Amino acid sequence: MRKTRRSTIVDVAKLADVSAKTVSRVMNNEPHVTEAVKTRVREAMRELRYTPNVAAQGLVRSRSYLIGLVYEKPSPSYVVELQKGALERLHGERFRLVVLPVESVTEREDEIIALLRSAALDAVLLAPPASDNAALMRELREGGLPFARISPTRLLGQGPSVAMDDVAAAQEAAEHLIALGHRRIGIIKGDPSHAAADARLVGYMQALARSGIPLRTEMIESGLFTFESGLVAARRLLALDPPPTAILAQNDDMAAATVAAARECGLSVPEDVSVVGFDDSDISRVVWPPLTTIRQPVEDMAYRAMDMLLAVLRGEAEGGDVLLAHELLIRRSSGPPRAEPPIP
Amino acid sequence: MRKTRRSTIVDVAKLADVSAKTVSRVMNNEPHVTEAVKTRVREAMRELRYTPNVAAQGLVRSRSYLIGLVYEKPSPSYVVELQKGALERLHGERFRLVVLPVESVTEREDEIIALLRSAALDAVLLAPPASDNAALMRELREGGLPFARISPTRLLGQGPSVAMDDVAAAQEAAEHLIALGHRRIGIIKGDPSHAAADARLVGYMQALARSGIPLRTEMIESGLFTFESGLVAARRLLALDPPPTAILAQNDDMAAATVAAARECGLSVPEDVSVVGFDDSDISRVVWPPLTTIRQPVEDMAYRAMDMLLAVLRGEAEGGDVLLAHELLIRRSSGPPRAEPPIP
DNA sequence: TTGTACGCGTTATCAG
DNA sequence: CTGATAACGCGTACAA
Repeated sequence: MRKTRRSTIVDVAKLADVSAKTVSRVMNNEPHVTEAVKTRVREAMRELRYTPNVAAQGLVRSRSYLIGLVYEKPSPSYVVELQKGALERLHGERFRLVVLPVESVTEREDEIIALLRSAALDAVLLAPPASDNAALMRELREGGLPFARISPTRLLGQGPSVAMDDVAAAQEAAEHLIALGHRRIGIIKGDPSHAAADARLVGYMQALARSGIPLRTEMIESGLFTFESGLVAARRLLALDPPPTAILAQNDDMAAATVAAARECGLSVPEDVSVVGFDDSDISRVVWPPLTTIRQPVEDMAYRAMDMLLAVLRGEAEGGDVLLAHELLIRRSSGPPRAEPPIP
Repeated sequence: MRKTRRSTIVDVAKLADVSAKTVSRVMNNEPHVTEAVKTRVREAMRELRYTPNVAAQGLVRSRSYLIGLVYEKPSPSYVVELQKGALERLHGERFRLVVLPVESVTEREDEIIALLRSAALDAVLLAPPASDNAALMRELREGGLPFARISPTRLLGQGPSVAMDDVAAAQEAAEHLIALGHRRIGIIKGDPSHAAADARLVGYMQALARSGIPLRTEMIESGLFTFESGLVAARRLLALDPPPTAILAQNDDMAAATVAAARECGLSVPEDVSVVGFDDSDISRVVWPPLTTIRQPVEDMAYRAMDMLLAVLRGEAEGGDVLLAHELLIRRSSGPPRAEPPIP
């Protein structure tokens, strides 16, 4: 079975009895073409089922029409939302999305640079923690590869980025618990290589400080944004004496794990221990009770970031740092603490 | 800030004092090059930080080194595993993965064809339900675009594919419930546009038939593989009088929804109602109780399918239809039914 | 308004 | 073993 050779711009030109250049003009909607010629060319294109050869176009325009999405093994729901937003913006555009999950950005920056170079991308979207990597950014800039960042926490003012205020959001979450009457509030940090983990810790600490609640280091546990890591951390917190009456997990996966850990200990949520998550990912609605959480508009963020990236590719002015609003969603995993046993 | 022009094969040739063709030979590991020349060229490449221009290579070789992954808004965990498997196999290869989620394969096949044509792909991986679309397959074959299919249920023997035995798996799941003593077993079907939904229903019916349990149509509800749709379907089943003592959901998202619905009704799982899922996705371990489910090796399937696709691209023989093993994972969401009230 | 000549960076052909 | 030359398909510069 031979593949029949794909028809080229020359074939179309012959059939329409014009020059190749004219066909090119019609394709790219350039001016100075008679309407009659246009329609003739269009018909020829249709008849030959002509599709421009992207490689050839790319060669002359030095464009690949490929945009890379760099991320690092985060939770499935995060990746999916990220891709959804990016693809949504790309709909109808000529650009295609190449997914580039990397093992560890910090470990081998040069390897990633090589990957990006060889991938012949027109631009890249950087998700955390790549979005905070100075070396990577420098290399990209040197290589002349435009990029936009999602949820950066540092090095702002260096090109387009979209983020939310992690500090304020975490503070809000903690204040919600404090307002309910909690005083012993544990926190489970996320992957330390993600700067958001620090930002969210800061928000937690600010909330405590504002209410004059002393910070206790044993109330701070570290996880990796995964369910498993959350399970381990939550068990540790619940084994304290006295245990916290509320736990703030830095993402929903770990919050779900906290609920599971509580159940293991025979504690019920929110009666014995309140749980608050972060992200409003699918999992927050799937577990029981549904999680009080901070909605992080990941899809919108990806959409906006891609939008800014396309603007850069069109040669428009570089966008700045956009901040998107978050929202505290109060569901059923948080409530007032049990009344303290009266002090005799 | 001017971007410095990327160095080309000619620059390398000049520096190494050889012809461009020789550089090309070294790059592609062609024979007939002196070791001395080789090393000289390699050094020049390193010095100039040379990376071949993929567009130019693609133009002459008529290859884009792009592989598309076509899928249709399935559950996040499924997509992620799919991508993971495909990317895992692509690691170290020159090919890149372009994600192509489509709205509805059946609705506008021609649009999808156009999409694939314009995307300039070397090959495509078809996930359900695209993997069962005859028109799409015909077009791809006519266009000379190689493809491999994941979980096809029809049109086998038409090129590489990887699947599992959905009928047998569903039968096994149902038999597990029957063995526990259940007789009133409800089922929640998946999206009707996915052929797996029918296959799994057939397995369920076969299990009932084997045990002489009459099939009741009111025990069959339809969902769309989403949590929300599962919630609606489960509520319906649980509102029956008498309600089923066990429910088989055709994926884990809907099984999780069934657990939630049971809790709404004040029923506990598995004491009042057993729940069995399908896929062994993350969600099956995150909900409480963890779900008894069928492990579907999605990641392996994608890996294998990609492997077969690469073989085709290398010009090797087309692979056939591979069947991967499934496995019933018994966890805590299934157990024996409550003893029937004694018939006086 | 339309066409011609040339170049983009790489590889295949064929000669040396 | 190595190199000159001609493609690959399209867009740019310049003519006509």
